[in-house]
Amino acid sequence: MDVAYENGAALVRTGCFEPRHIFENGQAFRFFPCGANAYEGVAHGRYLRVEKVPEGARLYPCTQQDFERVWKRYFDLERDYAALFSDCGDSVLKQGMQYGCGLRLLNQEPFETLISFIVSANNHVKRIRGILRRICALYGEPFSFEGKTWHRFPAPAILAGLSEEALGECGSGYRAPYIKGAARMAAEGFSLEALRGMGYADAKKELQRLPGVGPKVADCVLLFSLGFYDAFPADVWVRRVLREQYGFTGNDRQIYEFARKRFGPYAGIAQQYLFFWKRENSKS
DNA sequence: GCCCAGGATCACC
DNA sequence: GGTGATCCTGGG
Repeated sequence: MDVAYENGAALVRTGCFEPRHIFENGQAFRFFPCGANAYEGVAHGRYLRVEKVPEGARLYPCTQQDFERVWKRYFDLERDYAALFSDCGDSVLKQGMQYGCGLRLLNQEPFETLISFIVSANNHVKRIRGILRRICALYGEPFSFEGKTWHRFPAPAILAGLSEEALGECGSGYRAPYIKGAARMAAEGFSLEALRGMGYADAKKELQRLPGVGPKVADCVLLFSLGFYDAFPADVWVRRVLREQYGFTGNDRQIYEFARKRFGPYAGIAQQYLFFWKRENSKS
């Protein structure tokens, strides 16, 4: 991976970068298409436009300092995805990796990820996007970039201070008290960052102390924001893949064990590619 | 108008 | 320890 800077943008030379695969696979909900092969949105408190170009990816605006401090890690650009499972001998996974080529796992802000996946419970991507958009538009700090107004994700204390009615009006439904409760715990000292130093099992157990956080949501937060690449979020789609492609019929508790044994320490990355493949091939 | 998809929680065994 | 009813709402 090598990077050139021009006209306020970073040009990242990489063969593995497909904006649609990155932003349409249910890991992030606040980036939207803007033209061919491009997405724009707010992450880590800044606006970013991401475009696929012949050399790889173009990030704008992005100085060398922005890249080194924020976006390199956000897009997990130092990892060679093509090499991850190249000698695993699993034809299903290999096919999935090929199909989803260019999908990268984002390193998102832990609190935004936590709230996003509490909202995701028993919910669909389209509605999740709408709920988060309204929450940010109403309660996130606004800033302007090139004449347009954008919103940062609200801080824990802001969401903790809202009424359940106010959160309900954003469309969160019965999840409103979960959002408020989890935000309050985060505001009052529950440290998501501190989970980085724990083992997977302890970190997951700790996360599940938060209201609205069960096994699936905990795995999503660990995988999408805290660098636990062995976390294996077991949603209905991945369960379908495991059943149909691997003949796995175990219960929820056995899924993680199966995934870890089958896919290794990067099981979570395998999960994303299998999920993407299954979703894309189930659209009617 | 009806029914479905989608995880966490709670009551219950 | 596991099972099943319930929660909300956009979209078919």
